[in-house]
Amino acid sequence: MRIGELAKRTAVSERSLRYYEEQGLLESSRTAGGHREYLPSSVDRVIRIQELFAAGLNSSKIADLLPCMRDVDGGPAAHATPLLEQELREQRARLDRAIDDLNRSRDVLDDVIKTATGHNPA
Amino acid sequence: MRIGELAKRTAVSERSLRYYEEQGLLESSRTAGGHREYLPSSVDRVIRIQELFAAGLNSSKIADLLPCMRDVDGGPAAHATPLLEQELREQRARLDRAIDDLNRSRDVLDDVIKTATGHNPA
DNA sequence: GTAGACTCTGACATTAATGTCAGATTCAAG
DNA sequence: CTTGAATCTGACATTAATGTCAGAGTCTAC
Repeated sequence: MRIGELAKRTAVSERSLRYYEEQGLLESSRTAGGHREYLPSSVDRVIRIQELFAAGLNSSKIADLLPCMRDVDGGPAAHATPLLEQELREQRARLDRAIDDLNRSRDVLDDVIKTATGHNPA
Repeated sequence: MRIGELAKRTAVSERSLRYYEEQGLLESSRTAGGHREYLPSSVDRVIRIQELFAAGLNSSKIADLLPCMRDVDGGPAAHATPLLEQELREQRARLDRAIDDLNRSRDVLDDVIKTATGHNPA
């Protein structure tokens, strides 16, 4: 498929798709005239990339990480370097801290609602 | 305390503290001469803000979330305004959504760690 | 072939969070 | 007071990801 369709299917702008390619996150072949051509598996790949961005990784870490993922491209999954692994764990720890904090707030808020209304905060 | 001390205690730059204030995330009073003066509770507040930034939230989302959390951190408005039950439920829903998003990202990261490192992300 | 839709590259703009710097002002200790 | 440390505002810089636009080239359906 061409870039327009990939953009539509992933809800990611063409600009960003080109940027991902520039950053080594996404591959494409080219038509004789120079237009990008994507495999169907690119849809999943792009969605994966978006998820990792959303999880707080930057493109350089994602680039390091992608070769370690057994994607639909079937290639042998490489192994993360210790440094990358550590960075991933750190990011996960950051998420955990925020989640814990928000959960605590939620519990307190639940109590407030229970106390203030007398019934279940369903 | 003044901004220098708050910066030291939270390991957040003075520049960022002023920015947080500009974004409505942090309050301060002023001395006669215009210098910022912070309550001791600002330390926790700033640490919480940093936590949320580190988890990938932006200042506008944090601004949405903080009012849901000030009940917990004992901020100035904690008991001042008894909120409507509906407002409380809305705040809880906001927290829930944020927690869900972060949990999703955490799961993605967990999955990635498992795949890329081969062993348990403990 | 030709028209209209699509894509290309390259450049410049933008947003968010933060860094840095300059010149002016305030604070606190002697 | 004076002085050195701290702070103020405001401006400009930076990085990452993305937006936008222009001019040129490509693709495809007729």
